[in-house]
Amino acid sequence: MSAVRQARSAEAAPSAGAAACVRCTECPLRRLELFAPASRDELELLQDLKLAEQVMPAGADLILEHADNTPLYTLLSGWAIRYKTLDDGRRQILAILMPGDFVGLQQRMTDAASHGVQALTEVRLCRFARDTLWRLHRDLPTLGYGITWLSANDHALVDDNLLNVGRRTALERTAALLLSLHVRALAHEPDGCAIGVHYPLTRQHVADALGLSLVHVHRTMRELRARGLYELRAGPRLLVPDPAALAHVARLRWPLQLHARPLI
Amino acid sequence: MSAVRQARSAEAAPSAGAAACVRCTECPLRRLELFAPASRDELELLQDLKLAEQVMPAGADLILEHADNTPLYTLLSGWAIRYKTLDDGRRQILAILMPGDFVGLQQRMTDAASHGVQALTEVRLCRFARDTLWRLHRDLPTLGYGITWLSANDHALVDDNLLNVGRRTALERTAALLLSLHVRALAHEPDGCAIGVHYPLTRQHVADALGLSLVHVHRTMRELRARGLYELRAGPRLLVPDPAALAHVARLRWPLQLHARPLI
DNA sequence: CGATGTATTGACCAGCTTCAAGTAACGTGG
DNA sequence: CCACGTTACTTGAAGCTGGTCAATACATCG
Repeated sequence: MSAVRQARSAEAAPSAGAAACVRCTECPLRRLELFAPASRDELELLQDLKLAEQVMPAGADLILEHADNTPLYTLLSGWAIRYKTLDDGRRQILAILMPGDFVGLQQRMTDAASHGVQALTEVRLCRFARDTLWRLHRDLPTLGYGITWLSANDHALVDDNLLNVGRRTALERTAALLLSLHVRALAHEPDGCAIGVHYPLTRQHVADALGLSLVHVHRTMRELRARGLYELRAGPRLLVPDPAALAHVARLRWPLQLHARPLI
Repeated sequence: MSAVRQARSAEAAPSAGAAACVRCTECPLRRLELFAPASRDELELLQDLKLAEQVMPAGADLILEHADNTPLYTLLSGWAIRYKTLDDGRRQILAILMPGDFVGLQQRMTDAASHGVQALTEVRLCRFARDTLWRLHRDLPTLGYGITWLSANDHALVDDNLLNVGRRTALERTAALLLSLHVRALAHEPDGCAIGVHYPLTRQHVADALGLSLVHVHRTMRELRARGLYELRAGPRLLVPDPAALAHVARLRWPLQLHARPLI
């Protein structure tokens, strides 16, 4: 009953509100193959550390660049971007975050956030206490190890991105980005192969992720579309009819493999 | 005595040999301010996990791209690069590794190494057992936390690099790289401000780190040198007379701050 | 002394950016 | 229901940053 009332209030004020708080054992994300099963101990500790669930609208700043005392979240639903900006406004998107991604890890280690995080869509977040990182390590080493795993995984994604931006042509970069989004989103949307996956990016986002200008992104995406390598459907949804072909253009090994990952 | 004999044999065959094995408590790196003090427990566990010390010559591959079962090292002395290549040979340097950096973290988490690591100079390495990462987390949470710290720190460096390559001009990028090398190396070479710091990179390395062509790196570095922003002395050593000026060209906040870090 | 790897420079060119302008889609308020 | 502002998308033209090609100089090393 109480849960129902909370859900109502979240509906009424979705802009910053606390939402219905799902128990970790019931977390719908855990049903996905993408996430490794968690032990009872782990679930109990996480439940204990979880402060609240929170909903924020598209465009909201989850973490402001250079802020300190930033919060610690797990993204439960929706997409977000991690980015850095130069003082004259040039922006580089470092990573595109999807459900299950841990937000705020990098900042905890230094005084001020070295990057900002912004919601691309409405997001649902699992909020954690400040000292969570340390308590995780201290109380349950498997979860501490999980944090390291997530950090390393994120690291590898940024590495890929750096190779993209530094050494691939505009066409290759764009193909690589679309393919990577397709593959990652597929883990959350089983029928994405047929009807396409959720695609909340603007051309400007793509440009900022790839280190290109908006205008050139348009030309490049037109070329890829003309070759039949992707389609944008209503929603908008991204459809990749032949991932292997896109991988070939991107000069990417195929298949890309995702590993079962901890959910924290 | 035995230590002396071991040292001799390392001198005789520096190409792959096991070197004199210094006790962790005596590790000269720990004397530097850069590294946070370690407890007796931590030192004992590390000593226990340390398999051997190893010396490899400049140019040696510490980790081969796409290899599996890669080793786990801490870099004790010398510099190395972490890189990825495209199948047609284009190479992107992801990070430049200096003493105290942990090598092989990212790979442990997946089957195959997602990147290669190559020695820039002769390197001395502290080699660890395969299961070290897990044992660290399990047996001493402070060290597990330290691993997470190192991973996050490395992550932040790659983020910086991505911003560089994606959004800065050639001149800004080059200035940012030189400044970052200067600052990081200074932590190991106290008199580097006066006589310059160790600089084992070729123009090709700089090009591969910045996503530029060799020729253009030359033009850019000539420009920076002409402006008196850096000098290359015999050694070769990199001298940065006015770091703040270099930071200004790079559009980088100054001063850059390094945080006391765990040494594992 | 040739062989190799690195540094250096010029000439030319192309991939990408910038500038400019117009269109389409959507929400808001009158 | 329409006028309007806003945001995203689209396209063309011109120009610059940075890449490619080619040649020379220089150093180190067996």
